[in-house]
This record gives sequence, C-alpha cells and structure tokens, in this order.
Amino acid sequence: MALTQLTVVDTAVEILQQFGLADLSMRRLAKELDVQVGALYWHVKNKQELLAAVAAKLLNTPELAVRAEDFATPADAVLQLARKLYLALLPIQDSPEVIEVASAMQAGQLQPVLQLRSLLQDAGLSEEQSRFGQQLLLNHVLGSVAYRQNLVQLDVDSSESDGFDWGLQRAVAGLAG
Amino acid sequence: MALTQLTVVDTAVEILQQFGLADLSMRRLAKELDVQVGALYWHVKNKQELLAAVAAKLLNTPELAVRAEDFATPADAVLQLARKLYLALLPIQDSPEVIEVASAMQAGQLQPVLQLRSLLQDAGLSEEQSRFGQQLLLNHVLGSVAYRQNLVQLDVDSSESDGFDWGLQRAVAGLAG
DNA sequence: ACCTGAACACCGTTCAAGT
DNA sequence: ACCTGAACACCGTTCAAGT
Repeated sequence: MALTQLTVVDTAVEILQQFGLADLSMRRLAKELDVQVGALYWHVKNKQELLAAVAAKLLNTPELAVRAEDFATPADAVLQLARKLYLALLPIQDSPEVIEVASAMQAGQLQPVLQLRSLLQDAGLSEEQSRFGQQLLLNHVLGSVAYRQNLVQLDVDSSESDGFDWGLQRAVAGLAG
Repeated sequence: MALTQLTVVDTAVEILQQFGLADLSMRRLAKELDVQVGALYWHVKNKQELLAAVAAKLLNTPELAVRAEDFATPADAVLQLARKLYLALLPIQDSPEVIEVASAMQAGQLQPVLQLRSLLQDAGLSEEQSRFGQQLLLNHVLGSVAYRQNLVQLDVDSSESDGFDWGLQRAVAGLAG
C-alpha cells in the first residue's frame, strides 16, 4: 500500500472505527502504515486537517442521503435523515468530536448537513432560518450520540432511551410549525 | 495557599478560564500550585474527575438560576435560563467539552440542568419527557457554544449570528406545543 | 519528491521513598 | 497524611539529512 493522502485518511478512519479517537494518534497511524511519523506530514498538513478529512469520509456516503420524493413532506425527510445520521455515528467512538472539528473548518463540505439544510428550505424556511434549523438538528444528533457514548464508556446501564427521537420530533415540529 | 481539593479545583478553573482546556494539564496545574505532579493525585482521583468538579464549579452558581415567579409562563423561564447558560459558557474556552464530561459522569449534579428539567415539568411535560427535553436544550446550548468558539479559534469572521436564540425559541415552541 | 532519524517540548499516571 | 523524585509509556510537530 503506497503512502498517499488517501491511504493515510483511510487508515485513520479504520483506527477511529475500531479503537476510537484516543488511539488515533499520528504515531499509531504511522506504525499501522509502516512509516516514520514525519512521513505523514508530507501527505497531511496536521492532525486537525486529517480529522476533517476523516469526518468527510465518514459522512459523504450515499447511505447518508435521503430521496426527498420518498416522503410525504419535507419534514418527514428531515426526520429520516437525522435518524440515519444518528444511527451511523452511534457505533463510531467519539464521532461527534470529529464531526464538530470538520463542520467548523469546512462548513459546507459535509453532504448530509447540506441536505438537512436544503430540506428545511423545502419545508418553507428562509435561507438563514434553514441554516439555523440545521444547527439545531445537528446539535441534537451530535449531542445525543455523545451522551450515549459517554454512558457506555463509563459503563452506566444505558438500556434506557436517550430520548433522541422524541426530542428530534419536537424540534422538527417547532421548526416546521 | 495550602494544597487541598478546593485549591486544586479552583486553580484548574482559573487556568481553564484564562487559557482554555489545552493548557489545563496536570503538569501545568502542578506548576501553578508549586508542587510536583504526583502531589495532585492525593487530592483528585484523575483528570476526568477534576474536570467534572470544574464543571460543577462553573455551573453551580446562583447567577445561573432563574426565579420561576418572574416569568409569565414556565416556557419563558426555560428560554431565559438557556440564554443565561449560553452567555455564561461562551467566554470560557472549551466549556462544552468540560460540561459534557460532567453531565455524563454525574448526571444529576449540575443545578442549571436540573432546573431546566423541572421547569419543563412545570410546563406540563411528563418526567420522562422533561428529561428528553432537557437533553434537547442542553445539546443546543453546548453545540452552539462549541460552534461559535470553533469559529473564533479558526479566526473566521464570526460577526454573523449562530442562530442560537432562533433555534432555542423553535425548540421550546416544539416542546411546549 | 518523498522518507528517515532524531530531536523538541510536551502529556497522564504510578509509586517507592522521604517527612 | 501528604509530598518529592523519578520513572513509564505516551503525545504533535519540525527538520536536517538521505535517496
């Protein structure tokens, strides 16, 4: 496997999925790729940029899109997209932290987030309002994932619901209402 | 200044407020207190517990409470409390991360979060629903603070609104509706 | 152009030994 | 009981030097 931007990012994604962010260090990454740490810095500028690329790779997948035509109303599509995001991020340790870095650095590069916004516009919100609404929903998705992952990590009994879906429905109702 | 749990936590709060989480290391904390690093571990179990204590100190202050009698409806009190939280956390670098650790470890120890929940109950939500609603609102407060702080850190022009208040109003409307 | 080797300036945590 | 000194096993980033 030749060392390129692509292989570096892909290996980073694998480490994140299997072991979480704490194990995703530049040194661990170098070891996995059988190179010295310094070599990585020829292919990525720094760790922050690497994480942003990891987030993009995680989110920019067709599975995390929704076909608006399949739903009776834009609000229903929004609900379904948010649920997809939540379920996709839940099994990836520390995914909220990674996504947050990325959504700050490259606000308009994450496709599911963009679709969330455009669906809100379809639902009748102004351009600015749909930006704000997207924030509210993304905050809820990431916050709920983080909350649940924290419970697992502190091995609290987490059989009880986190109320993600209930909160989501109320939020969407508030936005659409 | 004698080395006690209290002085350790207080100094940690100061470092966090002045320099952010990146500078709040056990070693830096020890230097500030003129002791060796190991000494800290006599007074706090580990860094995670220290951060939880820091979060409690930040949030458990009378300024972050609201007198329900001052508002026409419980929903208005909820709005005001959430705004207070947002404004208090905004100037403290990386506060959302710190609060998240704490709210996972000791779910029921952070007073403003508890009041948020009880106000939602006053607004007519069931006990479970007010737990969920509290999550939605806390997610939005912390997410909005994190988003805004990230912009500043990457020095993007952050004069534009983050839509916190707009999203908050919609969320509360959805919860109360 | 791409990588190694080595350094710089850090981390959190533990623990024998001192007082 | 409380603290020092020192170690263990790590970090991210940089950069001369090699190929």
